[in-house]
Amino acid sequence: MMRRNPTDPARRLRRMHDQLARVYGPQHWWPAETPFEVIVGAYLTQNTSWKAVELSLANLRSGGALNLEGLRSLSVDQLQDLIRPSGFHSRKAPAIKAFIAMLDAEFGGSIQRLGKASTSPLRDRLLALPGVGSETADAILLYALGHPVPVADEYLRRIALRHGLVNPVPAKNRKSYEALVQLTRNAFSSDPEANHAQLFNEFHALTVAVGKAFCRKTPDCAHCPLASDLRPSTKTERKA
DNA sequence: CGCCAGGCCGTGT
DNA sequence: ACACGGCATGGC
Repeated sequence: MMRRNPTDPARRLRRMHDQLARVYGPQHWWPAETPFEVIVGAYLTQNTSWKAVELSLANLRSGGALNLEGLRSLSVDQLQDLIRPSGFHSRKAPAIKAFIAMLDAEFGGSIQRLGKASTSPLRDRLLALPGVGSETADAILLYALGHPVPVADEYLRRIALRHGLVNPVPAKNRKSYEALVQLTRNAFSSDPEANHAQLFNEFHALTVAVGKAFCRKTPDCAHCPLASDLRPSTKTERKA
C-alpha cells in the first residue's frame, strides 16, 4: 500500500521541520544580543534549563560582565559566583575563562577573527577547549559565528529515535551525535543553493521548541505537532 | 520531596 | 570503544 510519508529518514526529518516551521513560526535564535553572549550562554546551558541560564546572564549583565572586557576583569571565583544559578559553576567558570584566554592568545581577542577561521579546524580547536564537546562547539559555530553546521541535542536524539530515523544507539555516544548531524545535513541537502546556516539555525531552534513542550523524559506525544509523523512499530506505541 | 534540565569529562571495563 | 557517575542549582 502507498505510504503517505517518504521512508527516507532525511526526507522524513525535512517534512518534520516543515511542519514545525508551520506550527511555531520563526524562532529568532539564539536568544542573545551579541555573539559573545551566545558563547557564554552555550556554556551555561549545558545540561541546564534556559530559565536558570537567564538568572546567570542577568547577574553577569548587571555586573557589566556580559562582554569580553567585563569578563576579563573578573577572577574565576567572581565568575563562579555570578553563574552559580545555572549550576556546574566550578566547571563552567574555568571553561569560559579558558575560551577567553584562547581567543586572546590566538585571535587577538576578536570573535570576528575567530569566526573567519575555516570551519573544520575551528571546530577542532573549540573541541580541544575544556568544557566544550560536540554540541557546544557546533552551537558556537552556528549561532555565534554563523558557520553552516547542524546542532544535535538530546531532544533531537529523542525525536529521531522515537520516529525511527536512527538506530537505537545510546545517548552520549560520539557516533550517535555524528549520525544525527549527518541526518540533519541530509535533510537539507536537496537544495544546495539554500542558506544552510539559516536552515540549521531554525531547525535546531524548532527542535528545542517542540522538545521542551512534548519530548522531555516523559514525552507527551499525544499533543505533539509531529505525532502524525510517528510510525508506531508496535501496537502499544500505536495506542500512545 | 524527587526528578529533570538546550552536556562534558574522567575513570573503569 | 563504550558505559557510568560526578558535576550544582533552580523549576516544577
